Amino acid sequence: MITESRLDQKTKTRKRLIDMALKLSAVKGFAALSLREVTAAAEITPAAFYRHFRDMEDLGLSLLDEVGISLRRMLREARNRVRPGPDSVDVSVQTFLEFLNDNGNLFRLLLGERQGASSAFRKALHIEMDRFVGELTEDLQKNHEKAELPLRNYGYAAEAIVAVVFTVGAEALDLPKHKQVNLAERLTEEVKMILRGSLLRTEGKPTKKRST
Amino acid sequence: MITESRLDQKTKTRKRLIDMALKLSAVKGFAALSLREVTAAAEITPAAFYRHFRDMEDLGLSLLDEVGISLRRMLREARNRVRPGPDSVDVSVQTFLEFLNDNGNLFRLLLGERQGASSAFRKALHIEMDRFVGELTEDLQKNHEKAELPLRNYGYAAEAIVAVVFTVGAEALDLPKHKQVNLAERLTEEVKMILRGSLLRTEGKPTKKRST
DNA sequence: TGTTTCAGTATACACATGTATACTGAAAAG
DNA sequence: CTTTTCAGTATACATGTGTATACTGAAACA
Repeated sequence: MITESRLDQKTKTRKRLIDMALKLSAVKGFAALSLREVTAAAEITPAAFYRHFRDMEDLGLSLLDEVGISLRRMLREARNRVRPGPDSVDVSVQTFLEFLNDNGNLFRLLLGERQGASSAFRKALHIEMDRFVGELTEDLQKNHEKAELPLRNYGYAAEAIVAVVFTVGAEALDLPKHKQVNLAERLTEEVKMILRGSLLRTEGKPTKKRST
Repeated sequence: MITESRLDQKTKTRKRLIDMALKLSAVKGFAALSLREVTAAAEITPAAFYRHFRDMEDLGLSLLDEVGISLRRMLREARNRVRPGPDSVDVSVQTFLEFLNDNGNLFRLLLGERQGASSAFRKALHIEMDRFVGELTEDLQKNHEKAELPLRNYGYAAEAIVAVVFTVGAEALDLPKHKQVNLAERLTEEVKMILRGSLLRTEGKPTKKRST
């Protein structure tokens, strides 16, 4: 009853398409990637492309799914590794950089297509990022609940951290691995700085406007 | 003796090319932009393109120059407007968002081509961003010199702030103006948070661990 | 004035693109 | 063993692409 071999082959080809698209888009950007290039790299005929995706945008969205899955895997891994404590930031940053090196192309896609892509694309991307921020917010809250800060603080901190992490990540992608050490330190410092800032109560500056 | 009219015309066409490229690249990304599209939008023949640029990459670099010039203009303006004080962040953020709305396309280019473009492109982009961070670092230093922090702190803070500002900026671009109010507040809070964090002395030894 | 310069045009070409159509051949189903 | 299904092929076509070549006509110049 095990019906596999054929569907299996298709899945494999699909994966090849996705992998190649990822690889190629890292070089020249997904937007500037043609259907024929992808099929050529995956070693199938252009027309066969349509057995798997409606068009390039469809492929792109599948690519984003891949990104999401990988990101969540990374998060889970990081959560397992990192126990709350003085070194949590160091460990997290290290985990992140490892992920970055293993999944450079996924990451490039995430950063590169934030602008420029279709709106469906951007939307999917935002959802992915928001989920990321959300989970980080939760973690921060759990690790610092004794501080009893207003909820928003954790959210702000999470957003700022994600912004910094991704920005530095983009830079790291252009660097050989041995030159990333500085970045790691810088990133760690900046994250700690943000955390420090978030854990401070805002001094009473009750202006007429809302200002925390 | 005033020899203008001809050179003038050329300059005008060049500007039209640049403007159109900027406009179109906002929609579909610069990488996915063809020479013919640009010339069509600028209402000249494809071949005439070569009177102005060697190729699309050349145009792209000129575009980046535009971005740099505008960014620096914004910075100068912000400097004039903002006097050190409790509200400096609010004013800066507001200035930034105004700039964002006036120069959405420049900004899109800056964000969109961070990945994906040619390496010459990325390099030019990094230089532009670094200059931005550099000037912000200086400003921070000047405004907080009494704090007498290690120099690095200002750099870190500047980098983190730029990362956050640009990330939020990217989001703001997708929003109608009246929905940007929340973002403005969020951005202000996050920047203040970073500043607070940076102005704290790191406890203990500077080299080894031991922090939050 | 006549001559030169040169931004922009007209045309053409070889090539890449997305997609439609009919096909093949092997695995799956009966 | 025969039939059906369907991933992938072969071929074709209209359209878009970058670029080369010869040109035009008006401004610049002398």
